Amino acid sequence: MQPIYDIASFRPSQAIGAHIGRARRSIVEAIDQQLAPLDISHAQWIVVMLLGDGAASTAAELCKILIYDPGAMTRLLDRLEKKGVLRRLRAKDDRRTVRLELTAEGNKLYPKILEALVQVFNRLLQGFTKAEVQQLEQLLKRMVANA
Amino acid sequence: MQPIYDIASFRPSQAIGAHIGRARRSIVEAIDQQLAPLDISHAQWIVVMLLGDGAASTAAELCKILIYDPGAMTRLLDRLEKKGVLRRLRAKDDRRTVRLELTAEGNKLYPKILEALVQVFNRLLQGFTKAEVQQLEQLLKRMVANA
DNA sequence: TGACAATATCTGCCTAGGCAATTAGTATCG
DNA sequence: CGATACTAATTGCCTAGGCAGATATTGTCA
Repeated sequence: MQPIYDIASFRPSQAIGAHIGRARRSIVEAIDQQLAPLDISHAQWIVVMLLGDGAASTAAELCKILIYDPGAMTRLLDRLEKKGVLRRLRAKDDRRTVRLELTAEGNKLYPKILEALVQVFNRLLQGFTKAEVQQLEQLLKRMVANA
Repeated sequence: MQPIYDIASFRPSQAIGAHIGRARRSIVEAIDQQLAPLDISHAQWIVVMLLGDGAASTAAELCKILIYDPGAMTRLLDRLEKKGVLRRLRAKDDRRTVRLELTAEGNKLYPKILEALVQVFNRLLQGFTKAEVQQLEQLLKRMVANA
């Protein structure tokens, strides 16, 4: 297989990196806009989502999934706790870890975020067939697998 | 056309947003690693690239392209100027604007960055046909167009 | 021309992430 | 058991971006 790009013809702003960057920016902007009434930041709603989803239940897990600094995570969780969205509970089996739980308010927030995401993605994928979406996912997965 | 996602079946960590996020992270990490010997930050090499490419020649243009805060850009340019990578020149036709130029050192840096990018993207696109890369680009473009 | 809007850059202030060091608790293995 | 390594969370320090306001300059239009 010959290489895709070569130095002579490579145009950074037209290469795949730029496209992915733009797509990501579109997504982030659209979601932030959609979630503006909830007064919750970009980093914050992802955490609420992962907790609501059950994909994570401790700070360490969140950090691993998001590749996020543990110190920054502590402070992010501080802010969410102060907002009343989640609470910290020391785990009994391993007293180092702090188990994270959404509060009643957090549990009300979660479906709103979910709905906003569905709306945003459906809008951004307007005109796509499901096959095309799968194709896009597969291509991206293959890139990540090469990393 | 029916919507792609619905609330009941939507799994955020499997949706297109997560894939794009992961792909982007893979790219950024790979490039940072490749450029580590040059001691230049993520935000900085993009600026050098856009200047070297001729895609931008003022702070305002850079901000527009990168959707970046003007204040932050001023300071980013300060750092690059201090490093000796670029210089500021007041434009004669419009004395508000500061024209940006790569120095000799900046011009040496540019092709190195370019080469690093080519290497990284070729590695991440290993096993892709050119048609697949185009397809990926097209799909991403369509998403952005829907924004 | 003169008032007003718009543009380009810069500065101060606040917020938030990255890194390193610290504390507390758990696991491993001789 | 005891030393050591590892893990989870936290804190302090530094850097860097976002926002608002200030300054200088240019454009617009009555």
